[in-house]
Parts: sequence; C-alpha cells; structure tokens
Amino acid sequence: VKPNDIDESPPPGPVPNVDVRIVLFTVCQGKLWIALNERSHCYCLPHGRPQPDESLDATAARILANQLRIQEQYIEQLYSLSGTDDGEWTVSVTYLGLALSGPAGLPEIAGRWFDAGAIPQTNAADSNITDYGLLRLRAKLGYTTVAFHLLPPSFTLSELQQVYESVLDRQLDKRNFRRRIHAAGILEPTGVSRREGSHRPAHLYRSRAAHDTETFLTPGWSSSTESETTDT
Amino acid sequence: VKPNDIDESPPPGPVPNVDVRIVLFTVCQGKLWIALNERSHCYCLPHGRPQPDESLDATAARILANQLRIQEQYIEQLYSLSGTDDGEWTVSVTYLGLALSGPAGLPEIAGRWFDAGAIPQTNAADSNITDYGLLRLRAKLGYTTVAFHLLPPSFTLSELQQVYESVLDRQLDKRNFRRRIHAAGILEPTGVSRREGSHRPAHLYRSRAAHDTETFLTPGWSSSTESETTDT
DNA sequence: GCAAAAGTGTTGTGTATACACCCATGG
DNA sequence: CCATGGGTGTATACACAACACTTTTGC
Repeated sequence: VKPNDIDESPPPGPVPNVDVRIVLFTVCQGKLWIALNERSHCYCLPHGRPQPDESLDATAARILANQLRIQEQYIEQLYSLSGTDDGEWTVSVTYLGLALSGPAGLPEIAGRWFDAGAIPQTNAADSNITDYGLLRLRAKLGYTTVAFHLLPPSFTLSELQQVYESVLDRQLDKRNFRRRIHAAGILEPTGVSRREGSHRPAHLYRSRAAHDTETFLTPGWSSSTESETTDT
Repeated sequence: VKPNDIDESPPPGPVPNVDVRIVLFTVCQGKLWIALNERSHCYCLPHGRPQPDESLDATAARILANQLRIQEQYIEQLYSLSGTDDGEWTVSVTYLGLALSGPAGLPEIAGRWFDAGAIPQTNAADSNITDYGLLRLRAKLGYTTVAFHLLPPSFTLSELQQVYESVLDRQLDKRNFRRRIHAAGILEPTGVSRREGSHRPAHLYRSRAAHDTETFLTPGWSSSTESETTDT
C-alpha cells in the first residue's frame, strides 16, 4: 500500500487559529467556583493565544497569570478540539486550572466567579469543556494530590476534607477519609496546631509531595518544548 | 483587578501550523507493533493536517484511513503540544490509534511496523508521545474494552488474553483473567466454537459493547464539531 | 458545664491474587 | 494413548464502607 503519503510539503492551505482555554476552579466557603469572562453578551472561558517558543502549558500559565492577581496555580491539559469560534476556524487546547482562595474570599480575577452548581449559559464548546474539566477534577481527587492546590501550604484535615466535599458535592465519612489520607502517606505533620474557636485545636499538615506537578496519566514532559532527536 | 483582558481582537500575530500525529499500534504474533514513517533519514509518527469543518477526531481517522488499507480502527486523543517541527512553529495534536492485524499478518500501511520493544530513533517529541501512548494504552486495558479493537469481531478468550499479554508485556493468570472478563459482562458467547488443532475447541465470543467509542475519562462529545450556545 | 469541632477502631463485605487439575480433540 | 491448548474453583489478603463515642477548648 502506498496511498497519498504524508502531507508534509504540499501547500499548507488554510490554517486554523489556535487558542488556549482554561477551566479555572477554586473552592471557597464550602463551594466550588468557576471563573468566566463576559464576551458579547455571553460568558466564556478565559482564553488566549499561544506564542512561538512557548509550551502550551506556559501559555496556559501566562493566561492564568493575566487573569489572577496572585498566581498560586495548577494547570493540566484537558483536551483539544476544532470548531468555529467567532466565525473563525479555531483549534482550542483546553486546560484545567486550580486557583487558591484566600481566607478573605475568592481570588480576584479579570472575570467573575460563578457557583459551579449554577453556571450561566456559555457557548456549547465551553460548556462541554467545563463539564469535562469537572469530571476530570473529581476523578483526579481519587488518585492524585491535586486537592493540595486548592489549599494554602498548611491546612487541617478538616479543611482538606471540605475541599473534597466541595468538589465532589457530597459528604464524606470523617474516619474513612482520614484513614485514607494517612495511608497514602502524602501528608507531613507540621507539629503546629491551630486554635480557632471554642473547641479542640486542629493539627496542621503540609503536603509531603512538595506540590509537584501531579502525574498519573499526564505526561511528565508536557512542560518542555519539543526539539531534535533522542537516543533510543 | 483588571489586567490585560482577553486577547480576542488584537492583531493575531504569528499563527502556528497545526498537525495531527498518531501513535498507531497493532498486535500480531504475540507482539505489539507500532507504525512509523520514514522522513528525511529519520522515522516519525504518521501525521497530517486538519481541515476546516472537520473535527480533530475526523482528521485522525482520515490520516489513519490514508495510512491503512483496511480501516478497522480505534482512535483516542492523547495530548497536544507546541514545538518546532521542520523549522516551523507547530502545534501537534496527538492520537492513539489501534489497528487490527489479520491472520495473514500485520496490516499493510504506508510506512513500516516496528516491534514496540525496539523502536528506532525518532525526534524527541515523537518519542515522548509514543511512550505516553503506550502508557495510556496499557492503563486503559484495565478499565475499558479497548482491547476488542485489536481483535476481529469474534475471538476466543485465549486470543483476548494474548492481546493483553502482548500489550502489557507480561504473563497473566488464565483463571483470574477469565473470571474478570466474565464478571465485567462485556462478552457475549456466539455459541460457535472453533476447532483448530489437536485439542479441545475454543468458544468464540463477541463484544457486547458493540465496539462503542470507549469513554471513561475521554469526553463523549469529542467527535462533534463545536457550535453555538447551549442551554444551562 | 456546655457547645462545637477534633480526633479515633472495629467489623463486614467485596475484590484481587495465587495456585493445579480435568476436558475435548487430532493424529 | 498422548500431546495440545481449553476450561474450571478455592483459600487468602487487602481495600472500602458503615458506624458512635471521647477529647480539647472557649465562653
């Protein structure tokens, strides 16, 4: 078989725009929130264009940095899709992003935060991506340490559990939750306790995983720029 | 906060090429094989360019159809990355593809098949993508029915097990394997047996899942083209 | 002393693993 | 009758879900 071979050199023909979109979540006050921007009487996901010599992850991080004042963040690629955006052929590379809410409240962003349980109308693609991002985030809670990116460097087990409950939108058993977290060995006790009410103080923990880029089915090389040849 | 807002209308600036690359596997003679094309004294993954009004999945399917004579196939998006390819800024959307080997042998393709245990040198990006594709394929064997796409419509349990062993590159226990497959309820007995040697004939099964696009953490909407607005 | 959150164990149930023998057929 | 691959069951370890009470503190 020698059908039409690789279309390398032939006239490029039409070229799509490329944009990067981010499904940005945060957890605050026991709820999950998503960031949306307003565009032509409708809401849409934060997005931007990549630049040459910039990895897609870097593009996503840059867009996030432009959106958020503080840049405590986590990003992870979700999916890419082709479609028509604003009349133009566009290939969108989508990311899941996590932002850290302060005790003060929701992070300040260029757009607005919406309760993830009551998301306003967006275009169909953004809506699908949002659903998918939430699905992935929920799944990842089970086998990664992403949740730490929704918490400050030190936190109590109850706070961690509240993050899980907010994202999963259901209650968890305290004892089973604590057992699992301890068994996973991903927490390090700080030795410090926090007193904050008329009740027993809670121990503070920090992530032992040092906030690494959590990888399970996400490739580890995704943040580097492609290059020449390798040896194998 | 109102930093530089969404960069929508500003001059587009440079635009990357977009290509779609496929990590194409097949199983034959108890081994896993990968398809590579030769390009300028080096091997590379099969690839091509998307067209407007074509989903990325459709692009991948088209490239695969051009590569393979028969088009028994499965595709699933892997990852997207930006880099320099042949001197040009390129955003690559990568896919995992599965092809069906006939009893005759490896499917006929435009390029060549290589034993997945002895892959020749490729560029670094393709090499990473290949590793990642294999990782994903192996992981997916555990919780999806992708393996059926590496077998003809009806097959024996031993053949199915051999596919698993070829991909995973390790032996599996026959009884545990059969129990799990049966427990999953994804096989339907055809009632037919196959006689093919001086031993007891094997029952033939077919997939009950009707070769659907396997979805777990893969979005179900990925094969449609993006459009207007949705209602929620 | 009481309200309020922190912290702690046991039991049952299901799921995955290790492992060895008989069955049907062709020659 | 024998060689070849097809087919089957059991015992054990581990992971997960359900479930209630004691501890420490502030007021």
